Amino acid sequence: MSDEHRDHYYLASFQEDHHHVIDETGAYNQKPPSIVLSSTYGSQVFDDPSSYMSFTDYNSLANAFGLSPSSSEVFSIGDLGGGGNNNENPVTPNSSVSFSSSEAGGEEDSGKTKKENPPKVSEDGGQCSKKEGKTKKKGEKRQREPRFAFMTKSEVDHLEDGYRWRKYGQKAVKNSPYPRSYYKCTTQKCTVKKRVERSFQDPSIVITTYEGQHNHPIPVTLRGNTAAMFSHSMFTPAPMETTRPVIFPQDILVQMAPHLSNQAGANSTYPQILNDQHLYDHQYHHQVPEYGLVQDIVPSMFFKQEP
DNA sequence: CGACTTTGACCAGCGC
DNA sequence: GCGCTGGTCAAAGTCG
Repeated sequence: MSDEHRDHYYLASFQEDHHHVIDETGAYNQKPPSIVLSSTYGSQVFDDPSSYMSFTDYNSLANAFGLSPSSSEVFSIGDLGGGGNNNENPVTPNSSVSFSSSEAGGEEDSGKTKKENPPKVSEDGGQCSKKEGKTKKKGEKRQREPRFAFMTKSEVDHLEDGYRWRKYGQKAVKNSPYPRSYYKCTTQKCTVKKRVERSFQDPSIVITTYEGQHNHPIPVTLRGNTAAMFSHSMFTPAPMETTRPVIFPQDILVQMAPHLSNQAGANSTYPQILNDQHLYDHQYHHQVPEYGLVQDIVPSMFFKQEP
């Protein structure tokens, strides 16, 4: 936790004041969502991420949302979860979706966060009998993967994102009545993890933190046509005039940290479909009946539909 | 029976 | 050094 709080987060929130993306006729409202950018570094909150983020990072973030870094659509907020902000464009606690990211752990840890402790225990040393292999190798400092946190308004804790996850732990969260769940991607050799917890400030908000990057495509066995839909949305980006783009965590990972995504050929199978596209808002609260299945599976993520 | 969840225990890192 | 906390493991339980 202490590590995490020292991490350097990018945060973007989708404002909720432009919900009606799809009208009764199924046509899209072309108005893109406003995007709120802010970031935290350690306990500090930077209302203007560009003030400390590298140009590249900030551009990546802005570009991920089809914005220029100087766009008037970029606002700043003071805190995750709709905390205080003094901006003229206040972020309500109802912000639909947000995400934040942290840099890769190695870089983070060594430079900015904690003192670099040398390995403590020799790996063959202790009584590792039972718990050996539990935490990688003893004495081997845990390396932190790049992480991205989504804040999603949903009554479902574990949001379907197309991948298969296995829950491997759950812990009570300090100062929160809601537990945090830990998931791993079940695909072999994929080390991506995610944590899911509810905001104690707004219990309707689910905070999903992804760590690492998938090195494989989305499994095809996902509940009926959903897989097809996911793969369609992932692999066949259409012109933005006719199709709403879809955003998934992995897309954002690619977009947000392209400099991090060239490890181990990660994401080589994914086109970077968000370039020069706008993100459009998505529906919450199941307002569009024809999206029932999708919303059932992806309650508050982005999805698209052919017009 | 395999896949998945639950849950208590363990470990590492950090602050005091 | 000690205690707290987050993160992880793995056995047991559950489900389809």
